[in-house]
Amino acid sequence: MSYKDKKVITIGIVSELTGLSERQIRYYEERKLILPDRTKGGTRKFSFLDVERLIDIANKMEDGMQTFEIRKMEKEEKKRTDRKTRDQMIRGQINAAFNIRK
Amino acid sequence: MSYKDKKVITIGIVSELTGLSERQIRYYEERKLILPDRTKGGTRKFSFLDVERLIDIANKMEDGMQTFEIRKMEKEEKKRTDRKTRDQMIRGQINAAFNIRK
DNA sequence: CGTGTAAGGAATTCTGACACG
DNA sequence: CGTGTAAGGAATTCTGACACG
Repeated sequence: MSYKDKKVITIGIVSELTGLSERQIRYYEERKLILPDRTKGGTRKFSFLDVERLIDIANKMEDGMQTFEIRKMEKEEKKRTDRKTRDQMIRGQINAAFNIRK
Repeated sequence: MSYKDKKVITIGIVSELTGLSERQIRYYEERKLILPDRTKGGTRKFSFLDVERLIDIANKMEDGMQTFEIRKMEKEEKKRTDRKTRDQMIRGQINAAFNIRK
């Protein structure tokens, strides 16, 4: 949707933006912590959101967390976010039905 | 500042995003219509703003405009924008001085 | 488990030039 | 003027493996 989610950044740039080595970035992909796109030739393409995630991952790794724990944590965060979004949509429906302004 | 201005996209991706050939993009740079950054190795890096500019340029070229005309037009637009920004800042100062809410 | 590294190859990008118009 | 293309080389990225721990 927005620029933040467009997968357009190659790994070298991502490495610079995050301070992580290319090796680390590829490993985190292997562990399913990030899911870059690929060009036809096979070159990885990342989004700014991926870059943010990687910085977050880097912090968690520094705190001694392991990749599988980080993966779990991210999934739970997503659940929470989805739940919130759903609630807000329902509230929106209700407000619309009663023609209420917030 | 924002993601829109970060120079992180290589020419192949820009080509896909804009529909322009790499040749065209390099030529527009030569004519100073865009100013990508470079990696240490010399590879060009573009921003999303550059991509937007290129799409705009492509439209103007289709309309038969020449590169030097486009360059001029962009400069004038920038002037107009800067003038507007300046006016708004001055208004901001005045409002602050008189403690006025808009 | 997480990361560095050397290895060999493939994809990507670069420049300068010639061509056409 | 604007753009395509073939040419040769350089920078970038890729994978699978070995190493250490």
